[in-house]
Amino acid sequence: MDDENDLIALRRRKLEHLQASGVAPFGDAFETSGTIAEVREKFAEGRLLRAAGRITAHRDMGKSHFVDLRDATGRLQVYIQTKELGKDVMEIFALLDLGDFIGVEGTCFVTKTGEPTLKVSALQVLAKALRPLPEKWHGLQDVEARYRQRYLDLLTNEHSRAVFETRITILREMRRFLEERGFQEVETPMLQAVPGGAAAEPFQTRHNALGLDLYLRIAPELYLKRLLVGGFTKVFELNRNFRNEGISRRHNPEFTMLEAYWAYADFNKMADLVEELICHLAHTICGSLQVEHRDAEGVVTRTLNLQQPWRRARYRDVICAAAGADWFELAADDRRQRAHSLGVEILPQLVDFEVTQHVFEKLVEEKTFDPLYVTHCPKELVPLAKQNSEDDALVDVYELIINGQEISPGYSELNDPVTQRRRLLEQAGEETQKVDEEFLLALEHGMPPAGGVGIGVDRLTMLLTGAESIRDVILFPLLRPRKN
RNA sequence: GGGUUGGUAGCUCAAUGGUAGAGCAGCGCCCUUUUAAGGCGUUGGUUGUGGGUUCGAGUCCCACCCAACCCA
Repeated sequence: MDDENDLIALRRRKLEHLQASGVAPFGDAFETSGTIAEVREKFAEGRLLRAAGRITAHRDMGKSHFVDLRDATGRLQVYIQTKELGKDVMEIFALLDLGDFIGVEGTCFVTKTGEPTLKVSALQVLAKALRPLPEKWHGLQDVEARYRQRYLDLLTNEHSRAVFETRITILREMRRFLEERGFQEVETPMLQAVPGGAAAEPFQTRHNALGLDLYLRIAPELYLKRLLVGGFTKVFELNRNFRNEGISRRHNPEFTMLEAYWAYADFNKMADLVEELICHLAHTICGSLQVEHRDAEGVVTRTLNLQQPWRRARYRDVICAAAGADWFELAADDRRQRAHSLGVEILPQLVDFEVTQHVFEKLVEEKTFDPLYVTHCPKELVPLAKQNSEDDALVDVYELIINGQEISPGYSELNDPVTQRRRLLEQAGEETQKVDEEFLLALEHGMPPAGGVGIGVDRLTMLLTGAESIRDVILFPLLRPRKN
């Protein structure tokens, strides 16, 4: 960016003046008494403390000044007095702007309005900002700028920072929760020769030295199962998947997924685990199992009730409740017609089970806000899951829906290599998975029965923070590059 | 990919087709306990880009760019 205006030009001149005065405008390390929050905790009248941060406000009283210093942990007022600092330092101070980083040493005192303040006795310039920050009161409102220049959003919008701190907490608590239960975190390839474990369009890339076409993974599933073959009994991976699909309020091409596998367990056990995990997160983050979503004015727009036990219902039953008890008795063409009359648009290329699945997405998923485990789905939907022992048209899986979105699938994993091969080859419809021969080879060496889950971390963060868009829970969502 | 809405000063926002404005920030002056400090004064614009209509376009028309929302 080469746009230059008066504000920037002036700051550049101040920078040169600092250099001319022998001050390094981009200073070295500065010993502090801690973060600003920690300095506030150590605050005691008369005590000498050191703090560093960005100047975010300046109240000029003539011979004295009040300056707000900020970091991610809070705000601290410091008091700058000509009498205390002398003319030379005040000349340096005059070259500072909002947005600059400084470090100060000062004595704690409380102003007559009750504000804990450091009376500055020494001041060091740590970094000059050449561009002004967004306005203090409204913050950065422009949605596009908030995504492209997230640092400004984080700096000026308290709520945005809080959302990302919640995300950090979610990741940390997920790891802690699983590790406490004996799960081990592993890392499996993101560059894969056969993109498996899900039905999605991959991103393609190339390894030059091997002359090899590779894909960014769409799921880690097939590698995690290889670890079950290799003797691990409880593993999880918490990292990025990549899917080359459109961008929407609920989709970003790279997104974060937790996958966990538990040998000798099944989908029911996994559902219990996920239920416990999400309730733990809600407790930790919201302090309650009633999760409130609010609009910009703070008015509650929705309350999710995560009170246990969560409802569990069969796929067949929720479809019948939404689309008519006779849904599965209809002829395939009549099902299409019924879907239309229920306001669900069906593209002609969809095969029969996809028609039902589409109705499920529109009439069940998008309308379900409190947690619902939908179980016993048709086997076509989930080629990597084990068939039900009483009805082999169904698979032993759940699909967890909260907040109108799929949050987590869980399976009893298919460990029969012969059936697995057949199921992968039998796939029909729009979305199909690739056949990974190396995975099938691993299965032939024996994989214990196991339960597996995935949890969409971005969507989970949305539901726990009330974010309306996935872009509000991803620090740097994918945008088209800006042209000059 | 289609539809709708939007893009104006560093930021937040105004402006019937008729001189592009305010608040904050900035700059200058005053003020030694302020906190959205205050008072007086003041600078700042290729109105997303490119065409067109018009005596005259931020405003109307066309194309394009970027974004948000909805749909596929």
